[in-house]
Amino acid sequence: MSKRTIIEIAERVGVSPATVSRALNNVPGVSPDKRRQIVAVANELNYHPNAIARSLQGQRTNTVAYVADVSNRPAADLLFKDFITVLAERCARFNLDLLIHPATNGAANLADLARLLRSGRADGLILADTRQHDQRLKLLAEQNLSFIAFGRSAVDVPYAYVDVDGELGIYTATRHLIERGHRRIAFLGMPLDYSYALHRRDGYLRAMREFALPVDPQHFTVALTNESEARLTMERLLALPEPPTAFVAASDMLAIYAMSVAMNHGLLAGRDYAITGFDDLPLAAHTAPPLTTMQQPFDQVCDELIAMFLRVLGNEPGPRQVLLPPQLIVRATA
Amino acid sequence: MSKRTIIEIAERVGVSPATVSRALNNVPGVSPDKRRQIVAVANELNYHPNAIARSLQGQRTNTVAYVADVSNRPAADLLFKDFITVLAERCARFNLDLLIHPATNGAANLADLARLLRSGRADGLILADTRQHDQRLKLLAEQNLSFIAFGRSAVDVPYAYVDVDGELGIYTATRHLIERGHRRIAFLGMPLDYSYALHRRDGYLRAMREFALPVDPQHFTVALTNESEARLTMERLLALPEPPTAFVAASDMLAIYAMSVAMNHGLLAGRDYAITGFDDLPLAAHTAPPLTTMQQPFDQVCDELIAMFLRVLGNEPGPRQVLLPPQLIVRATA
DNA sequence: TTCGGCAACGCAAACGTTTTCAGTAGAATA
DNA sequence: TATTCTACTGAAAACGTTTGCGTTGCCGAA
Repeated sequence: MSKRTIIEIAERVGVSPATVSRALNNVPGVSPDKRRQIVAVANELNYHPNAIARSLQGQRTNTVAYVADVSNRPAADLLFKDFITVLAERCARFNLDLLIHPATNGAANLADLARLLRSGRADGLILADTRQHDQRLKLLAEQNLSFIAFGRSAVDVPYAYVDVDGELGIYTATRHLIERGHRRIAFLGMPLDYSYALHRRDGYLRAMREFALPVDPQHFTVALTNESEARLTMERLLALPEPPTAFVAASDMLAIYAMSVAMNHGLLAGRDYAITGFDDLPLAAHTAPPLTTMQQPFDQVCDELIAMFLRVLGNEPGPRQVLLPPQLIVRATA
Repeated sequence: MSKRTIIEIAERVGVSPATVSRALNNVPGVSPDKRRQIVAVANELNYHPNAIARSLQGQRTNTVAYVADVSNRPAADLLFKDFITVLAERCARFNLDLLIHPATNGAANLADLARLLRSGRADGLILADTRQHDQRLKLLAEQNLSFIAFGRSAVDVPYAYVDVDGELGIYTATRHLIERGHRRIAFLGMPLDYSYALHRRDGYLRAMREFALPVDPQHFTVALTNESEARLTMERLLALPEPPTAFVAASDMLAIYAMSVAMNHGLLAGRDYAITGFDDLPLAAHTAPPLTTMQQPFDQVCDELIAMFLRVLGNEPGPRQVLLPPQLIVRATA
């Protein structure tokens, strides 16, 4: 159980640690046969370079910290698993380690983030679940720390981001309903402090305006945080003298809540009314009936996140804002 | 943009780096007023200790790597998000960083794990998604590396684990159905190379045996990997001359597939047949009708995982095998 | 006055790498 | 033969901490 350091290899082969380092890192300037010897001994000893020591010397940790909001938020992200594993897999491809850092938007946490970076444990951050007035973005930008955001924000500092175009997505969904002949279309929205909630709302408004459809205030809800509120709102909508014939839900979860309430009223989606979701949860294809929704392009998102992260870190040229379009998946509910 | 090292503080205050270190770490042997001065300067400089340097010197990284299987597996773990965020939050409580490491069960990956630990980037591993014959467990145990498993396995080496008692869970669910008067009860199982799949199957068998109910081979399926196969199997079960009156699904997702197929046949869960799930996905409460299921005690699991991880790392006494009972959540389907 | 003890502090090694610089040997050139 | 060049190699510094050990100065006791 010895330490398996570069020094041990050096002693065994009879060269200096410097030469071993060069040999193992494919740095030119070491004779072929010495290199072969060194590699052989390294394999024999099952040697792996100490990443910590390497980081300390090289000022690079090859680690990215993903900061996810663990506070209560709209139950939109069951897809987190898919997302985080895809992201981890992409990181591995670039020899990056992925650190998961829980975060709330609280003040204590702001210091936490700075500490995380200052401590040198990660080269930079990927900040998810951005809000409209996200203090974290501001703080990080002001302190000139390396980070990118997954999602946009309204703060007045420049920062790099990747985002899914929720405005376009909900616009597309709404338009899909309009083209199917619906006129009384309700919007089931989310609290607007989350940026994506705001954009999704805007997509609904744009589609309605474009087709000169009035936005009935009674059909327009934007604060469904949890299940009970969603159910209450849906009950209210269905009790209207002229209830909507279609619903644009800002997330699959909201759509599922709504369908559940409608089912209690004997209403079946796709037959008695239309509804669309957003996210394309793994479950969306298996609701009864299967849900028409906007699919988030998570593979692309992860690719872009990593690519942009590396650009920002290396101060390389290239886009600093990337917006990816979601895709309409037509199933049975609309 | 200077480096904010302990040395800079030392120079500013006019002491040696050693004293600064002691002062900041609350090590005795530094006079109260010097300590005060040092802390003041540290705050003023917004100093945070370099975790890398600290790790290198202390041989402790305070990092735990969570190894999750990213290969295709039964779509059981939408709950991953909840799980991983809870785990991250628990880690933070103990000042541990959480590293997510993607893994398949392939041979290339075995070396990968060893490298991860040898590289000193993490103090130890938490291995999830264990299989019956998990080569990773064997390799890690043989090489005497620090790790614990989330889930059990059949390998013949000792290792520490935390697991949810799936046998007890499915036993409880099956018994629940039996007590409601069902006799022809089908089991919708999963591929048996995953350990938890095996245990869940055993729970079904125990309950049936205990009540002297014959296990009809036609009612007993244990290889539903994906949606299409699940649907096919369900079609077959429903087409039997004497179809089951109740179904024990080994996961919520399987139950949802089954309910979807039954719905196509005009059959409503809770009215025309009974069904139970396992996991208690966030969605289980919102299926139509809401799903009776076994709830995984994830908060406890995370607590136990972290506690055990620290025990193993510190070679401290305490249990090395922890089995947590899931809880029956009775809703509308059974 | 001398000595022991204790608190406060600094020196320097150590953790395992990478990298700069200088040096050596041998070959090639003049 | 003397000189320059090239290819290879080693010594040592550096990355930012922590910590064992030695030193200093002070106080109280003998």
